[in-house]
Amino acid sequence: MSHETAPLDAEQLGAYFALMEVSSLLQHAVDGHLRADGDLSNVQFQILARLAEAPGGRLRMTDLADGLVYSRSGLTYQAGLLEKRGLVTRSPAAEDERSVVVAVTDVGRALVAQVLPGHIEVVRRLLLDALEQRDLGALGAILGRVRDHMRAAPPRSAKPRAGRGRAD
Amino acid sequence: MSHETAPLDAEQLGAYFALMEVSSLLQHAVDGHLRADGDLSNVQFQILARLAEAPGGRLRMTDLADGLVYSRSGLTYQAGLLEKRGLVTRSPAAEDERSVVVAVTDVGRALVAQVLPGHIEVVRRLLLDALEQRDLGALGAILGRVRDHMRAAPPRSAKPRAGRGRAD
DNA sequence: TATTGTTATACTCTATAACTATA
DNA sequence: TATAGTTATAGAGTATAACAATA
Repeated sequence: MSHETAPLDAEQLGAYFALMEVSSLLQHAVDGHLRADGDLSNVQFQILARLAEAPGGRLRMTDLADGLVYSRSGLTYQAGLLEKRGLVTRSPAAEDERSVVVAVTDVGRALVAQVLPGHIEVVRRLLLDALEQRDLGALGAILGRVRDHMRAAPPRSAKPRAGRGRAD
Repeated sequence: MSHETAPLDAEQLGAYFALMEVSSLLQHAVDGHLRADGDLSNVQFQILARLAEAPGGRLRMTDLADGLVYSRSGLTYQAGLLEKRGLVTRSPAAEDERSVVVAVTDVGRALVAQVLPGHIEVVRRLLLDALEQRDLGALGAILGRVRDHMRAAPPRSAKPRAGRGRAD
């Protein structure tokens, strides 16, 4: 059909491969340190970090799930683990009895604070130290545009929830 | 202690977060298409793609594992899955009886060819379409430098294999 | 009826350690 | 002894579908 999908040229391939390799290595390193410093998976850290940043340290499950890519059941699972460790609490929302509000505890905040320096150090050592000031600005600007583009263009199967159009 | 790890400034955070979000979204989209188009995980696709590019379509397990980040057992597992599907073969190496040579089959090559257009389309739609020509070059150049930096700086626990220096 | 969240389940992936065989 | 690879095992994480409760 009209889609030729011509092969990518060298420059395109280079940017794509470099992006994936860099992010993969960085992710891997960060994962290792989160696990070592705080026995946290990346997702768990992200949940805690988002809560710590949120006003009042609290968010509804749905808002949390929207921020991450996560499935709802996956989030329930992770929230359960965090709750067991006393890092978050879950309670029904006042305004809407269906909703559950997740809140970071002081212990959770402390763990984030404990883990953050190592996290930052890894990012600095692996990523930031390789960037001159000019590169840093350029990288952020370019990737920011890409991110906006991606967010605007749902990847063709964005919300399986309420799937009212299955061409089956 | 002596590690100050001052917080990252806005520009640094921006670049870091943008990098991780962009790569995560891209990875997710690519994964979905590989699964849908060829029932392949990302790792499996990478294995096949590397083999398809290698001279003779063959590589030793070790060389394959070095390219990916993978543990050896993980690679054995994935290679086993690919072998079951007839996408690769495994046979002892002629020169070194300890080694195993993995080779793509014609079926494997066909599958790569079948999957590649969709893969490219995703990358194009999500990443490349957001980049002007100038940005593309800049992104590739910057990330290339970062990659070189990362490769040069082993992440502090690079090769658990033959660990002859454990400061334990 | 639509939305929010949980549960049950099943599966994929990954890593570790023990093991075999060859150099 | 060191290297190449496999196996057994065990655990973490994820998604799907069925479910209960509220709006």
